[in-house]
Order: sequence, then structure tokens, then C-alpha cells
Amino acid sequence: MPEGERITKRGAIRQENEARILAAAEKVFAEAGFGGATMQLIADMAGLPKANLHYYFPTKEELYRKVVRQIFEIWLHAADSFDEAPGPVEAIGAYVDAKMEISRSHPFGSKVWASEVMHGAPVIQDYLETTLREWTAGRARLIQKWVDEGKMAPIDPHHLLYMLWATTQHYADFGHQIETLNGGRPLSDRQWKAAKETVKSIILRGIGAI
Amino acid sequence: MPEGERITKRGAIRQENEARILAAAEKVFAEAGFGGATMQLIADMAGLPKANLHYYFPTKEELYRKVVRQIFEIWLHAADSFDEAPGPVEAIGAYVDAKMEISRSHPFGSKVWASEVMHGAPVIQDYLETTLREWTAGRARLIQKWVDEGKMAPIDPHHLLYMLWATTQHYADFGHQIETLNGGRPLSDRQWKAAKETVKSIILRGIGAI
DNA sequence: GTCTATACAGAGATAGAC
DNA sequence: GTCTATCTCTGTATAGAC
Repeated sequence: MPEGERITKRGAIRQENEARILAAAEKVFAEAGFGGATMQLIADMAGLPKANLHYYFPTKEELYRKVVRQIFEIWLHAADSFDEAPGPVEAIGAYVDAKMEISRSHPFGSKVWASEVMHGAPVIQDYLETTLREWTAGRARLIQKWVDEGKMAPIDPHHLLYMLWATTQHYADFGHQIETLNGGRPLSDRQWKAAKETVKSIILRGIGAI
Repeated sequence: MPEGERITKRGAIRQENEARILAAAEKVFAEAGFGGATMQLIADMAGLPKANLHYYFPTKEELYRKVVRQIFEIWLHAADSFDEAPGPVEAIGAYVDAKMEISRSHPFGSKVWASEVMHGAPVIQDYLETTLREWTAGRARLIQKWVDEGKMAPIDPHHLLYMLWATTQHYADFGHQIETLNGGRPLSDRQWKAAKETVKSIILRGIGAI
């Protein structure tokens, strides 16, 4: 079946190029914003002619949409630990660890997401109203259960979740400011570990879980 | 001295127009980003012809610079409470209150600031390296003193400050997401109060100050 | 001091050769 | 599937009348 092989090969090229473009786009959108990013810049960074971007992604907005969705998926998987844990200490501890790791490994994605939400979520609004709303409601119920069981102090679950998002994503979104205050150097492994421990310790102690 | 009166009158018009333009610019830059904002949009919102903007602010970048500096000044004044307090409970409590109030009253400014930092602080970098660095070092020393005096647990002052910034500014920067998760309605007075109390309570308890 | 008309540059998108 | 050349539109900025 030679037809199959040709399709496979063609698919491989497509997959390779789309991945290169998406990675470049994530970086450029993060650093320049949607309006400041240009297809030319993304093309140069991806090492492809500008017209090829329009071949794989018809419009700039379509490309942007893909980038935002990609990040959203990563956020969601970070919360898997939440459900499998017996209580707040394990769940929130693992969640903070996971989100801090993502802030370190995907700083561009985090910034694109932040920018999208700050501008009123023009392309991801439907996800906020469906997927994110359900995810949040589920985790809020779980936290409320822990409160009812006396495993933590009576904290409003939503505000706790906002606090977890804010503190962990801050290390990506405001990474430049943190780096500047760190003498112009990125946080070292030791400093990242300290950040994680500090965040976990303040929050877990703060909600009366430890 | 008729000359003086003319200058005063001219100054009044200028002041009025500059204020209108700055307010409109803050909103447009927050909602569209620097690249997405257009002088036409800002002019329309300010109720002035586009050319007038270029009369008062030679370039788009100069106008943006003024907006960012304005916000930076507001941040700084919010911390006055920090120095006059006898210990962490009063200082951090008042600081959180002040920053939460600003998140509510100046959400656009907060977003412009966040966007500026996320993009590598192209226009405010010198302020980060001078004013903000000194401010941070001073407050970090104060926090360390409280630790040494046994008024709170041994927390890294810098990470505590990042946490304070992250949690308070989150209510402005991610206000749209919070609103969506709140059923599409902005937080009520009661909810804002609950947010403030929750943030203060978790952090103050988390650092062992109460 | 204010506004209309316009110059000039840059960006998104596409046509059509290879 | 890939790339060059180009079209078109929008945005910043300015010149010059009032």
C-alpha cells in the first residue's frame, strides 16, 4: 500500500512543521503579545518562509487559538494529582509542585494564557465557561468536603484556588521581575526549590492543614 | 500679569486633555495590549481627534510610558503602611488591604503593568533596577527583622513578597476569569471582603504571625 | 490651540511559479 | 508541498489650513 506510506511521510512533514511553528508562535506571542507578534517574526524563528505559516494555519488568529488551547491542556493535566490524594496536604502539595514545574518549563505558555485572560479571553471564553467552570466546581466540592471533615480550616474553596493559581503562575508571568530582583540572574535550582517549599508551607499552614 | 493668566488657562486645557487621554489610554492598552492598541481607538475613547494625541504625546510609545509610570507610582504609595506598623500582622494586613483596593479600583493599570513586565519590561526596566529593587530590599530587611525577633516563622522575605503581589494583583489581572467562574457577575462587595479576609488569613496564619 | 487630509511604512494574506 | 513576489489594508505620524 504505497498510498499509505506517502500519507505517512506527508503527515510526518506536516507534524514536524506544525510543531516548529507552534513552538515559535508560543514564544513570540508571549514576548510581544498578540498584536505585537508578526507572522514574519514567527516564521523567522521557526526557520520557514512566511507563506508556509499561512499554508499550515490560514490566519494569525487560528495559529494563536491553537497555542492557547495547547496551554490550557497542560494546565488541566497538572491537576490529576488532586483527585488521587487522600487529603489537602497531599493534594495541594502535589498540585503546587506540578504547577511550579510548569511555570519553570513552560513560561511562554503561561504568559500567553495570562495575556489572553487579561484581554477578556476573546478566543478561549467558551472553554472558561465549560471545561474550566466544571473543573473548578469539582475541585471546590472536594475542598469543601475536606473542610467538612475537619481536615482543614473553613476556607472559601474558590479563593483558595485563585491563590494557588496566582502564586504558582506568578513565577512564570512575572519571571522577568523576579529575575531582575534576583540580581539579573534566573532562579537557581536551589532557589526554585525554596520557592516551592515556601509556597507550600505558607498555604498548607495557612489553611490549617498542617 | 495677563501673561500668567493665559498660561494658566492654557495649562488647564492641557491638563484636562492629558488626563482624558491618559485615562483612555490606560483602558485601551489594558484591553488590547501595546501592539493591539491603536491611537485611533484611544482618541475615540478620549473624544478627541487622533492628531491631538500626537500633539500632547509625540509618539504612541511616549504615551504608553506615561501610563506605566503612573501605575508604578500607585503601587509604591500602597506600601506606606508597611513602615509605620509595629509588626507583620498590622503591616501585611494593611498592605493586602491596600493592594486589594487598588486591584478593584485600578484594574486597567494593573493589567498594563502585568503586560509590561511579561514582555520583559521594555520601558520600565530602569525603574525595576533602581526604585523597585531598593523598595524590595528595604521591605525584605524589615521582614527579616520580624523573623529574627520571633514575630513570625522563618520565611524567605522575597518569596513572601512575591506571594503578596501575586495574590492581590491576581484579582485585577485575572478578573475576567474570576468573573466568569462567578457566574459572569463581578464580585460583590461581600465577595471582595471575603477575598481580602481569606488572603490575609491564609498568609498571616501561614507565616506563623497569628 | 485644534482639526482635516495625507504621506509613508509595515503587516496579513494570496496568487502563481516551481 | 514549498517559496517568491505582490496586493491590500491599516496604523503611525505629520503637514498645513483654520
